[in-house]
Amino acid sequence: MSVSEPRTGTSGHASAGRDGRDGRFEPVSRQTVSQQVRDRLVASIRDGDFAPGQALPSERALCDEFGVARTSVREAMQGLMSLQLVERRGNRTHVAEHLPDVSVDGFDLRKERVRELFEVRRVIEIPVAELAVCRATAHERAELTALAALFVDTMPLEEFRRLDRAFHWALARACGNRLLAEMYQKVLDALFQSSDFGSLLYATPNRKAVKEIVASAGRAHREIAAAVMAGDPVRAMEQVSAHLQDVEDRMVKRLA
Amino acid sequence: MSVSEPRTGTSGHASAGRDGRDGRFEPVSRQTVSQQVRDRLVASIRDGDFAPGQALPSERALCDEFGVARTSVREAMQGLMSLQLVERRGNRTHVAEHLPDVSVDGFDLRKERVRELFEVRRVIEIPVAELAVCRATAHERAELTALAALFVDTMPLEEFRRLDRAFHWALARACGNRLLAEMYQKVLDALFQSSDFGSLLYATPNRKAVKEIVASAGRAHREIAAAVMAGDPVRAMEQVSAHLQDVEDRMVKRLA
DNA sequence: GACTATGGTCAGACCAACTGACCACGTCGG
DNA sequence: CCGACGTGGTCAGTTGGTCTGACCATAGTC
Repeated sequence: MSVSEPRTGTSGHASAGRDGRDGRFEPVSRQTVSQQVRDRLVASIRDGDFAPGQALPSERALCDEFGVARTSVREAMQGLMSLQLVERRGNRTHVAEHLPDVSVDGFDLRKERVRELFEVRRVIEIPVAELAVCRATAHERAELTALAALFVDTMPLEEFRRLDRAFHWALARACGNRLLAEMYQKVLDALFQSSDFGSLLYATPNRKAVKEIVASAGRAHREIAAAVMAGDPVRAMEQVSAHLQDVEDRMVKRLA
Repeated sequence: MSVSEPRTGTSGHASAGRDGRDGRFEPVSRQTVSQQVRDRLVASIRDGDFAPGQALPSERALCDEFGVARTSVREAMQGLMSLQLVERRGNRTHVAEHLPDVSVDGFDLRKERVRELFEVRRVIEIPVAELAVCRATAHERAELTALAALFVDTMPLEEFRRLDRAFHWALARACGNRLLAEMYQKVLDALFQSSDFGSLLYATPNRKAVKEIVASAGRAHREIAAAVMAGDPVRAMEQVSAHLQDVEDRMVKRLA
């Protein structure tokens, strides 16, 4: 297999003996450039930055963006192809139409993880909303409202995902605490990169359920933005809490 | 200069043109092995894992622990010496007695950062305490109590720092949510690695103030452990909140 | 004084990554 | 229809980070 994570750990030498005897230091992590590029591309595709079927930028363009040589981009691309996330079509590389579900985890494990994820979201996002109500600049409030207004019940899934992330990130930025926003983005990354969340949308079989999700989330976002605009922290917290509960319920139901 | 962060970013080639035109992808990060080792050692020293004046493990021992060659450890060590964090004494390498204050930030910036840091701690740590009260296993409760009991008003600063971290980490682990604990540890890392926190203890001029900090924090930890043991979430949250406020006040006062 | 462990230094090898070029093949406009 | 252009595919050569294994000088120990 050319995909089996060639030399990530010790490159065959230090593994001979035992690692550090007592547990003072862990061995340093080693990630090749191509592995980094591959991971970032995987994340981008799972995030929906590139829709299924969409053409990726050319390898040379990606070299510019990542600041790496083409050999590295190509190695990463090989990885994506073996994961069946992308495919060559004629002269271009396209995102696969049907993103394979990479989650091989057990059921309970995944359900448990979703539960944990949303617990963390509640812990962080509700205070974030409260702070945002109190501290957001006029410009940030306007941005949130504008973003919320962009949600349309009939919008394509593609655009919904982009907007969804943009909205939550804008909320995080508006809380006036860079560190907190950073922390929060880490949580969101974990969510958006999870295949479960992606499949909640892309793999949901009937279109009606997807439309329902889009409509419900759009409504919730508008409510949150309104609360921020109105300067009502309690209402904002309630709306966020309800929104999170709604999304979590849908995800758990899908996994059940 | 051998210390000027040689080739971290683009290695001199891609920087010729502009980076990725639109902001789709950031250039990948590049960290050499020696840089990783250096950063980990710096963190360890700032964390107080090695006290000022204490001898470091031998270079060969560090090779084992980090799983790297001695050349890499030596490069890292050169960095530490230029930072004046360590010094050679005879045949051994010792942590410098007087850790230099690397913070070159402005005053307001640092104060603002402390404020943000503790805001995040409050957001995360209070719910963590609540969850820990509700979910901790008997073993975890016992561990917390045992840890808290180890705090003695007259304990050496060195040991206090270790115990302090151990206690808060144990609390995080007891909350029954791996993701949340992970998140929380990130915040703690940011705190313990900040030179301001280190200097709060090591640089505090008179011994009386340090003793007061140790005593106060020890008391707070015992109170928190008692609340967890008693299964009283409200009291636990109050105690944590008070403890955080106390530490933040001391840090801000020092910076003022 | 011999032994041992440590820091200091070096030469050789390996490999990831970059560079720059070339080719074959689609696509698109003239 | 044909040629220019952009794409993916491939390659040889170079650079730089890292590992290996050896050697030396010196400080501490028995």
